[in-house]
Amino acid sequence: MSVTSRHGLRQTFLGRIHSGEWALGALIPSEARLADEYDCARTTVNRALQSLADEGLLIRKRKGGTRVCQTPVRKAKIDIPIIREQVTETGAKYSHRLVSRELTEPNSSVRQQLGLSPKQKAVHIKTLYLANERPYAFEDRWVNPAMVPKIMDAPLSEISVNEWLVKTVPFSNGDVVFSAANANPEISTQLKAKVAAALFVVQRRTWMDNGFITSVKVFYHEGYNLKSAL
Amino acid sequence: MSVTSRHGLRQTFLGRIHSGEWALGALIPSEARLADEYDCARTTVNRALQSLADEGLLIRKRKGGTRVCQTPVRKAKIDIPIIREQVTETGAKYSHRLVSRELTEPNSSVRQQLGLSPKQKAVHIKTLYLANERPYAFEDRWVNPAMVPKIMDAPLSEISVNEWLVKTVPFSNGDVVFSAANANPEISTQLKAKVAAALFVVQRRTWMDNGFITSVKVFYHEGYNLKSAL
DNA sequence: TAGTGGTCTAGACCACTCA
DNA sequence: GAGTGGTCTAGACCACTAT
Repeated sequence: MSVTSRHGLRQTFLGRIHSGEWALGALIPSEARLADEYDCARTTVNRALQSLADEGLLIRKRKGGTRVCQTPVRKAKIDIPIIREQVTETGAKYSHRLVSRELTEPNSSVRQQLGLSPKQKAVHIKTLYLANERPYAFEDRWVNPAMVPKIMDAPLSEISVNEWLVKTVPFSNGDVVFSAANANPEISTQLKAKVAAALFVVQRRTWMDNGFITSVKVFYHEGYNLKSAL
Repeated sequence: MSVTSRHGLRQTFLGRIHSGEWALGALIPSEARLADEYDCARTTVNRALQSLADEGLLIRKRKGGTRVCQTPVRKAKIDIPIIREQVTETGAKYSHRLVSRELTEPNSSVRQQLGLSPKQKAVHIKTLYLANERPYAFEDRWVNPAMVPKIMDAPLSEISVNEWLVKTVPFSNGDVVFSAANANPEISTQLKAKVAAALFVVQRRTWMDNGFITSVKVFYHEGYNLKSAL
């Protein structure tokens, strides 16, 4: 890795921040100046600085210049967990069990999330995921049947809802919310967790241009945690 | 935003994925071909594709080409919460209360996290954060006094530990872990939460080249959640 | 209005990896 | 070996904004 490569410069700049040469909140030299100092193209300096800015270490403004961020470690990249991969990565055997699937009226909070009108029904699917036959996570999912009519006939005992949707729905947008919840009786039974145990919850919603597809809460086993990928 | 700009291309490519023209798992045209098709520089195509790859929508390999990722929404960017900002953003009044500060021997798990040897002492600091005088989060922090000797004299009633450290320690690396925990008696009292309530926990460790600085767990009030920043 | 970052271009060379 | 993405350069123009 050359010193004047993007990554090389990145490291160099990181060093100048760590050493305190570029103090917190201080203005650092302009791209042109740095390109001159390191004898490389401004584009290269730009990309190095941008990558640091993406991570929240620098704040950049046109004309205002580039400053070291007051509060380091502000952004984290999270790999959104895919249960099958998580389980098989640890060497455990993956499996899942379809707990229930029914067409019913969702409560108002789910209705809002899926953008349904009152009295409209949706498909409610519960799935238990296992690692080496031990409960790993419990999934509580609502699917909009208007968007995915075939869902009621999908062979969800053989393939998990998630994987079936990925194969069936060409593509979708999504968002994610992390939270904590006490296990309710059903979930604690399924996960073999203590009653009221604190569980880590990942909620995902996915949609396409013309409507919501699914809203899903995954309750992980006790002690589960999620590490930032850097 | 021009069609042949980086963001314009990004949108166009997203459209081709959404529409199913570029199916999940399928190989898409090479950068050179796309640059030709849209009559722009290959660099521009490259940056558009890279941004999609960064978000986990594409997988790229030299010689292997670029494929649509089988599992969309795989990565999320998280803004690591800064309590003062979180509170003031909602319009509430921010304050904090120093609960305790003592030099003591940490348990083995904390000792490992800070990289201390047995019987070495560390500073244990507990802080309660409030929004409009209502408990918002409880912080349980260990600081390595070898790295930050002045910590015992810091005016932590006036300035929160976190902000004091940011001002005092020039810069540091860090990592983050998210999890869930049941409130223990002390925490539930402080946060005025139900006993054993499920709390969202953010644990952070920060270090410099020559040693660990601090390890901190923040327990948020009941119902708190963390949304992905896209 | 001037200085800074944001971005595009055209060309080049390199690194990886598939066949 | 050949095709693909990864990256650097030198130059250019533009957009924003602090002063």
